[in-house]
Amino acid sequence: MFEEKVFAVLKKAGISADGLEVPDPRFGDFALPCFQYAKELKKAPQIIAQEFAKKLKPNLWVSQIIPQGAYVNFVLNKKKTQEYVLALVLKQKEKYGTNKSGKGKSVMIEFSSPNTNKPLHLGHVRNNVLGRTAANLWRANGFKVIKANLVNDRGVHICKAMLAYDLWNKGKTPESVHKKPDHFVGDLYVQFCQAAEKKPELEEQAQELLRKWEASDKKTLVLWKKLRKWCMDGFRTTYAEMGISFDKYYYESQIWTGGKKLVEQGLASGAFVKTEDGAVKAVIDPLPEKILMRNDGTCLYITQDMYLALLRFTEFKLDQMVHVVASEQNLHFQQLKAVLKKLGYGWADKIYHFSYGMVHLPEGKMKSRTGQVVDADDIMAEMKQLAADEVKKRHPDISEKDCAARAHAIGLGALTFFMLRIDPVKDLLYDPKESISFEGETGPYVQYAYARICSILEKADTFPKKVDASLLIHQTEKELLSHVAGFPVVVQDSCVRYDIHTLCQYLLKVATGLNAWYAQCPVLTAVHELRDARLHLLRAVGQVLANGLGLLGIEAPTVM
RNA sequence: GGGCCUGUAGCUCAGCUUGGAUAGAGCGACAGCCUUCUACUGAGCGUGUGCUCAUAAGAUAGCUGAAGGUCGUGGGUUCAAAUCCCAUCAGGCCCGCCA
Repeated sequence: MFEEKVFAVLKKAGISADGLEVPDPRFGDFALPCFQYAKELKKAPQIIAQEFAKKLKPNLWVSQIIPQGAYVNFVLNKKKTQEYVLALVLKQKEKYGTNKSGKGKSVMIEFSSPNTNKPLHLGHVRNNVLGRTAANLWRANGFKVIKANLVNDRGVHICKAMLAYDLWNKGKTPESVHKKPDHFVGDLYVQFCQAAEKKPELEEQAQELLRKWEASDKKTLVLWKKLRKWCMDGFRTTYAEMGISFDKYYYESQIWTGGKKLVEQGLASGAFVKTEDGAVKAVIDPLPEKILMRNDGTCLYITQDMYLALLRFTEFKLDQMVHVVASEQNLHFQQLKAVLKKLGYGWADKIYHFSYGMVHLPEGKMKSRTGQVVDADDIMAEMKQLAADEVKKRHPDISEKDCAARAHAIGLGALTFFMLRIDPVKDLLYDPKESISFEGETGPYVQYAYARICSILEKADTFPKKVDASLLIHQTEKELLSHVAGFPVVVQDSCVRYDIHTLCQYLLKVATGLNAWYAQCPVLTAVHELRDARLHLLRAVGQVLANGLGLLGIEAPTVM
């Protein structure tokens, strides 16, 4: 926010610099390392720093310029900057932190992408929260965002659940067995897999059913639609619980044959070649070559993705297409981009695979097939229960309704924050107990900081219009203010670099800063002007926490 | 066999893109603090279930302090390497006419 002020000072003295560092606050607000000039000027960086410091003139914004070793440190005018930041936050409110850099551009974020043969699991939770936050961040940076969900509703795995229904569960419905509908279908799938281990011929039957589906066999389609609806109904409930929504749904059943023309086109132009046995492949050195169409002329997963990409880029004129998909598909997306480029589509470069690692539990790995997955609905219920226990411990007389609302905010907040706070590229160890803790680097810790602020503001009763920000001279409140000032940069960086976890780290820093300040600087009992200034600071910090949590898709309860 | 990713304190993680001032957090364990907002107890007021004051001991959703490190290992580049390059070890993922 204030970097330009320092640049202005440098420019006036005729010193060119590419960038400044943000040093330890003890040294100053910005630092210019002088190593870079040593070669050119043929002097030791320490001496250069001394000379620079003499040449540079402080101004209204930059109050001190101090050489220190090989660095020139700049100290900003606290009164000026603090006043500016406070006023800005209180004026922009929920818009504070956003910018318009993406104005007129649009981006599609595809995430979640469930299969209609089983409920969402823990991995989907990570996917969902990453996708949602990515969408929020792009929007905060001024982009038009389209949240898309690609539903995988066709394929042999779907037929397996259908077969299990037909063979052993005819006539049953989710209602009749009191199950959430997607769980009902998931159980069918597990039942099939277990049976197929003993009777391998079942696999062949599933293939046969898939052929019937592909031939649009009436009875098969009726069954398929029934199971598909159950799954989608179940997903809707889960999404509602998580607070996830989409602007656009794509169904594989509707697009899976669409890529055929693209393959033929590429074959004609020489981009693709035929294999000996009549299939079509793309040679995309240095990546492994990729088969695009079977020798019977049917399409594959990648063919469908090619078609879908074309569909999207023509319909929406996208400036960026983000796929939130697990890291196991890294190669697939590399190949997809390479193949599209081979077809001459320049926009292939705008496809970004937002890859993320697996989620483990302390107890060990989760593996599907046997049904040993951690279910999304179950984990959310567990988190809410843990949160409810904590709430009741502290407010024994709370009403069930209030308790449920708080438990939802805290439990889901804990889950979400824990998943977002780690670099997406890394595998993640999810520990429910640790995540719900009010201490440490957790969602509840941040939420709690916000609740404390609300409590104080509530008690303050009045809110002053004008304040003297220069009264905020305590070390902790100066640091807090500089955190507040840093929010817009964090919003920008975590978006362009897909570093959602840096936003989490930032919010933790703000919450910690708030608590440290809170312990040392009383607000309500401070004398008039100081109290007023601190109330403003409090509201500004609260705004930043609320905005930040909002980006993460986490509720900011006013009481906990 | 080949490709991609990860390896930083007992545990969970930042920092690596763009090399720079003593390698940062959190949990845990250790030692303290309690101030106004969190919690306990008491007194007074109120009776719009809250407010004010005080609090020995103890607690903690808060705070402070100290402890804890061959940055997987070995080499190289550089004035300077957790960061860049090479090799190597360990773990994960991928390499299908599956999705």
